[in-house]
Formats: sequence, structure tokens, C-alpha cells
Amino acid sequence: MERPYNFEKIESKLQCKWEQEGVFRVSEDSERPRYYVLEMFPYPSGRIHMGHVRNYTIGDVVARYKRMQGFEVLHPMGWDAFGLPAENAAIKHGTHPAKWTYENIDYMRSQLKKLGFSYDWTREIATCHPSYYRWEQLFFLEMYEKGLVYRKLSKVNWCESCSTVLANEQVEDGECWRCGTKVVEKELYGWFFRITAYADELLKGCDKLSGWPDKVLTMQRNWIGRSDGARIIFPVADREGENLTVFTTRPDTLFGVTFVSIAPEHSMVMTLAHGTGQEQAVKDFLAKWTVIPSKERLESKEKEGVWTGAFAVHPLTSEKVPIYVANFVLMEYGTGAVMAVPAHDQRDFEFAQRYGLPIRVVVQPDNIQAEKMTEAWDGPGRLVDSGEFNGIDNEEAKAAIVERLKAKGLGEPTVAYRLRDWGISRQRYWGAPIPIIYCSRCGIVPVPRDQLPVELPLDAQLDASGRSPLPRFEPFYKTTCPKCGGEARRETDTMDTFVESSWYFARYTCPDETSMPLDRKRVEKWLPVNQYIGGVEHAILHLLYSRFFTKVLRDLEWLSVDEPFENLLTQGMVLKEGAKMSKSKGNVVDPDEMIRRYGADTVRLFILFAAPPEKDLEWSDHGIAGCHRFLQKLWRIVTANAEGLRTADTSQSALEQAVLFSTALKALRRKTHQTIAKVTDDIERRMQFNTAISAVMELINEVHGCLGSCSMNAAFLSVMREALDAVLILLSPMVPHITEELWCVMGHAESITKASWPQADATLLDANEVKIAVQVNGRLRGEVTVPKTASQEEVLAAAHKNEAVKRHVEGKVIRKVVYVAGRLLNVVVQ
RNA sequence: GCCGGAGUGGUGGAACUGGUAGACGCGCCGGACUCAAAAUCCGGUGGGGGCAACUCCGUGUCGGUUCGAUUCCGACCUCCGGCACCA
Repeated sequence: MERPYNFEKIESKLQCKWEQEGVFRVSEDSERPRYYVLEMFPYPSGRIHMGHVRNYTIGDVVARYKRMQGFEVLHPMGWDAFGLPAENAAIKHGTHPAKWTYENIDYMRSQLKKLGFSYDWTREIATCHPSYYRWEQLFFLEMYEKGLVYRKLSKVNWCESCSTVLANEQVEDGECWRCGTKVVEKELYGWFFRITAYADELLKGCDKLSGWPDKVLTMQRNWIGRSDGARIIFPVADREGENLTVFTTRPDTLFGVTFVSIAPEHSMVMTLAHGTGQEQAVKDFLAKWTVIPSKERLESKEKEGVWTGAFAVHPLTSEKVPIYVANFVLMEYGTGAVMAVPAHDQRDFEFAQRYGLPIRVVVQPDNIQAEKMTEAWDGPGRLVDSGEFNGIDNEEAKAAIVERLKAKGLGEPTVAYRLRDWGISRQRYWGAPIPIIYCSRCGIVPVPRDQLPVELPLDAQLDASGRSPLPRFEPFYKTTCPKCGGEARRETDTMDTFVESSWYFARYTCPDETSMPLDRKRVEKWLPVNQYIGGVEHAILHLLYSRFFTKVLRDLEWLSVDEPFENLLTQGMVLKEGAKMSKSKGNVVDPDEMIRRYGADTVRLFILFAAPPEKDLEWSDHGIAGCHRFLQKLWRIVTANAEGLRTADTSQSALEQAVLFSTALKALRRKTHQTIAKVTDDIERRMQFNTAISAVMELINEVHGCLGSCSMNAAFLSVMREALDAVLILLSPMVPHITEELWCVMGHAESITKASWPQADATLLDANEVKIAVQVNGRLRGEVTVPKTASQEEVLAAAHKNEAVKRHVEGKVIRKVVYVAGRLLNVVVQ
């Protein structure tokens, strides 16, 4: 008879059972087709939050669904375990980052286990372990040999509070992405990954990623920022052999050039000014504009500059135009020098107005006059005042002018990217050491491979300053040069933690491999990841780096795919009272607390039901209670009828017999198969779990209705059992514990995780009779029930008998009749 | 400024290919059971008008295409996200 739904007991019992039986362990040599589902691994910050619960619940639904569909599913979990918070916590609590990290991992693992996620825990990895990061050091060395890693002195984004360099991608609105401190500029030596070497492939690859959201692809394309244009050489007047090369996307406006601007950091600035009498003025200008960090410099939109005293020679007209240093020209983009066309570029226009430089219109849409312009014209037109090119459409003129320049050896087509190389050096302790040695005699010497890993010393002590102890920790930095054997010093910077997360998905395929980073055979079996799931906040950083790394590892012959993630789902945030959950706002809902109160199944169900995955989800205390009620109801329906259900006959013939004399049971069977079709489509094609759940709720409502109206006989039990078997299987990827328990209550001997996904019987999906909506002039007036096979004429005849329809049609002329088979009839009258 | 996305009841959301707007859930209202409460069960629930049958209005705003528009097109408003002196 009925027993209470003791979720706590059921969930812990089944979690133990699954673990003991190794239900989710992946088999390498299974005959089944493979499927790899992955969620972005967490940083072990201490406790999981609702965002994690959402991310991992979605992934678990996919994993369990695919397993029941007959796939061998790889569904691993691990820890992105290096990073700054560990250091901060260690300083604050007087502990060690490693201890803090590993303790957090232990606790968070137990939290994930309590949610019943179907991970293969035997493949767990932690990136802070030498068995992981040693391979990253190997990749670094291989990339170094290929010229994909280099060291340079550069202006870097520096966070004073974290005492470290930040990548461009880690600067948000001029502030540190992690702590919000204002980022300042600093000159430092650092190591760079040559991601720009892959700019074009990364860009073109976007077109092939049909399983990614357009939003993410757009962001990546913009970030890479390809511009097609030309390099044009402007010889410096009266200086033999000195040239200034500019980059432009508008070679068509070449004849409108009235001056040239260069960046304050440009190497030629002082040479140009030398001996012109402008030297002091230029020095003053540089003093003002090179100390101000460029981030701040960009905040002032005011165009400012100074003449260098030098002139450039126009490559086609040989006219002399002045060369200015200008605050708005960026050294990092293009060539750090631009040809200025005030009539057709707003920045040049503003600059020209301020310094009284000429404005020359060369692209004419109709009749614009230089003297009357209030802003630059950057639209299309025909060329004027452009010598032999007059009259040509400006788009066509681009190629023609570049062609002309090329013939003279003064220009060529080229491409510029917004993307910069990836600076990976961090002046931090808790990260993977960069495997490089500095020798006063031999210079930069890579650590020989047989000396890997360069282990991070766990006995180094952090002090309150927060600075890395490595540069002062002799046992680490003091070493001998592998080349000359003399005294040498190790690199004490560590790698950006984004390096670890750029290849972990590949390591999951062979985490036990001790002789090499990746076992090609296994990597090839599993990659690419079929479904990747995570927050949209990683749309650029992590996802672009991972794509880059995949291409690098492919070229280093460690794997053979071009792209790491076939399909990407970016899930929305979990909100409370319209805001992201945060300690400071005090609106955090703790997953542990919810699991204790309602159980893991209820938490999972609510988080899937409250919103479609890619949208933000508003947490609702009432909502989760409602989900719990639904599970209670399911529990009651099954347990209260358990005895009858266990013995019910669900053979094909019994089911066919059962519905012969009952339209209610016939309808229930139809609903069952419609629900199977709907839920399968919602999970497989649409990834809309909220509507999948509502479809099952409808089916349960119908079963519940029948319980109140049908007599409890063998026929009813057969049909009810068919319905409830379907309900349990369809819900099992979402609420695995209660469904497994009830599956057993219904008398199934084997675990529901071994059940195969049901298939809808197509012959049962449609009723013999259909309801047709009847409109008059597009307005709904009535409804008629006709046989499924009824023709338009028959439907129309039925409609004419409908009172409401009659009223609106009577005495009027029928102009037209539109019939949508099986759905709707529209009678147009006048 | 440029590029995306979104705007639907009191509320979270549904309507997938232009075809009955508001599925499912929450909340609320009424009823049954109970001494009472909780739980559960039954019924109602977009707005206006009407005793009622019924009828008019309604998917951010204004237009358009169509027999028919939440869906397509144009203009605009609001919110969110990304990029932003990138030549």
C-alpha cells in the first residue's frame, strides 16, 4: 500500500548503488556509438552554487538521455584548480593554497554526488596536480620550438590588487575582471602564445560551427576583428630611405589625404622631429600622452596632436603632407600610422578642424562641399579630384588604387586583425610553472623534457603582501643551466589558468595516461565533444582559447580534429529577485539547503522547468514547492496502485484489447504516445526541458483524471501501466532517483538506467476525429468535429450547421474559403 | 556609435513551418474533507460590456503584407548582452 516519499533515503540509497555498480563508468571498447557530453568544469571555490546546479543538471539530462538512446557516453568531471582565489584564501586563513583547494574539491565533489549526476568519477582530473600540468609544460616547449611561444617586453595590463598581469580579455571596462580594481599600464617581459597566427583559421572556422549559438559566433568574429585593407608606403620628404607605412581600409580615399598621423609610441616619432625645431613640442606632447595609461587615454575622446616638423610624400601625387603625432592612433593596431582623410573619416575630420588642416572631398555621393561639411562622409560615391580614377565607384576604386600602388612598389593589399597575441605570464604562485631557465651565458634555455615536470614547490610560503613567493624562494628558482651547467635561474612566473582549461576536454579521454599527454587513439575515439554546456560569460575567453589550442595540438600531432566542441549550449544565469545571486546582495539560495528540504530530484526538476536553458532563470520558492508537489503526486499515483500495476499486462495485444470499448482509454493511450514523441523531440532537437516536463505533467493529469472516472479493471491497468512506464522513463534523465525507485515499485527487475528510450507508435498519434476551428473573416466563431479523412466540402458543410457560424454567414456572399487540413477553416464573406 | 537578443495575464513561461494566443506551473478566488488547521481533492481565473446567449478589446508603439500576424516587412520606444578612436 501507500508509503511516504522519503526522498532523502531513496536518493542516498541509489547514489550508493550506482557508484558501487559503476553504472556510469565508460567502456573504451564498447560496440555502441560514442557520445561525449561535457559541462564546463568548476573552479573549486568552496561550495557549488545554483549556476553549477543548472549547468550540470542540463548536462546530466543529455548524458542520461543519450545513454538510454544506446550511446556509450563519456561524461566526466574535474576541477579548474589553479587560480587566484586559492592564494587570497590561503593568506586570509593562514593555510596553503593546495590544502584549501583540495579540501574544497572534496567538499564540492560530495555536493555533486548528492545531486545524482551520472559522472564517470574514475576520470576525475584536477589541473593543479603535476600529473596534469606537466603536459601543459610539454606543450609549451613544443610550441616554443615551433615559434608559437615568444617572450617580449610589452606594455601590459597590470592589476595592483592582484599584483599580476591581465590578458586583454581579462580587462572589463578598464577594470580587473576578478577584483574590479582599476587596471594600470606597466612594461614587463612576458611570454606570449601566437594566437594571431591562427586568426584567419579561427575566423573561418566560425562558419562551420553550425551547432553554436549565433550570438557566440558573432562575439568571436568581432573579437578577431578582421579588416581587409592595404599597406601604403609614404616616403618621408627630404630623408633618403626613410618611409612611413600606414594601414588603411579605405585606399579609395587616397587622394583625399591631407596629412599623416602616427601613434605617440611609434618608433619613428623622435627621428622625424629631429632637427626640425618641433623637437621640444613633440617631447612635451609625448610626456603628456605616453604616461597616461592607454586605457584612460582612450576615455578622452578629444583629438589632440602635434606636428613632428616632418612631411610625407604622397605616393601617387608626390604632394608633401605634414606628419602629426596624434593621441588617437593606436600602436598595437595596423602599423601604428594612418593616412588621414578628413573628408571621409570622422576622427581625421575632427583633428583637421582643430588644427586647421585642409579637407578634401574625393568620394562624392552627390554634391557635398568641403567648406560646408559638419561631419565626415563615410558612405559610398564616385571618385572626384582623384586623377585617373575620377568617376569610378569608390568600392571599385579600392582595388584599382592598390593595384596602381603595387605597380609602383608603394603598397599592397593586406589584412589587419583586432586580435592580439595571448599573454600568459602571471606573477602568481598558484599556477603551472613556465618551463624556462635563464642563464647569464646561454640566455633563455628551455627546460629539457626529461626534467619535466617543473613542480610547483608546495613548501613555499605566501606572505600577507600577496606577491608570489617564487622569485624569493631559492630552492625553486636556483638551478643549473641545462646547456652549460653553470648557475642559472628559473622563470618564476606561472601560466594563466586559462591555459589549463584550453585542453582539459582532451585529457578526459585518457586521464590515466602517464607516459604522454594524450593517447591519440583514445582522443580520436572521443573528440570532438558532441555537446558542450556552460555559461555565456565564456563566449570569448575560454571558448576562443580552446579552439586555438585544439588547432595547435592538431599541428603538434597530438590530436586530429579542427574544432573541440561540435555543439554548444550557453545557459542563462540563475537570478533571485531579478538579480544575479551574490553574497553582497544577500539573495543566495544554497543548493545544500534546497536538497535537504526537497531532495535532489525536486531541485533538478525545478531548475529545468522554470525556464528554457539559454534564458536567465528566476528562482522561486513557490515554484520549487510546486515541483515537489508534482513528484509527490507521481509517487502517490504509482505507489497507491502498485499492486495492480505490477501485474498489469502490457503486451501489444492486451493494450489493443483494452481500448476497444473505451474512448477514455483510447485517448489515454494516444496521449501516452504523443507525450513520448513530444518529450523525445524536446530533448533531442530543441533542448527545451521546460516544455518536455510540462508535456509529462499533462500526461500525469490525464492518468489522474482517468483514476477518478474509470473503473479499476485489467484493461485500465494495462493502459495506465503503459502510461506510467513512459512517464518514468521520460522523466528519468531529469529526476533519476524517484523514477528509478518507482520503476522498481512497478515490478521492473532491472535498473531504469538500463532501460531503452521508448518510441512513439505513429499509428496511435492521431485520433479518428479531429476538431476544426472555424473562422469567419479570420475571427474564430466555432468549432466542428469531423472524421480525420473529411474533405474541405464536408468540413464546410459541417460548419454551416454550426449556430454561431450560421449567424455570421447568413445573408452574406461567400467570397472565399481557406482550409488548413485538420486544423482550421476560414470562411471569407462580404 | 556599431553588432546581437528580448518585450505575451497578477507571475515563471507556452504557442516549433503564418493557422483556435495564454499549454504547464505558481499565485489568487470559491467549494469538498476536518472540531480546526495542514495535506489532498473538485471548480474558477487576460480585460471590458451583458442576467444570459453572446460580444468587443488584447502579445512594447505606429503602419504594411495576408483570408488569417506573437510569428513576415518598415519605422519607432524600452530593456539586456557584446564591441567600441581598430584607421
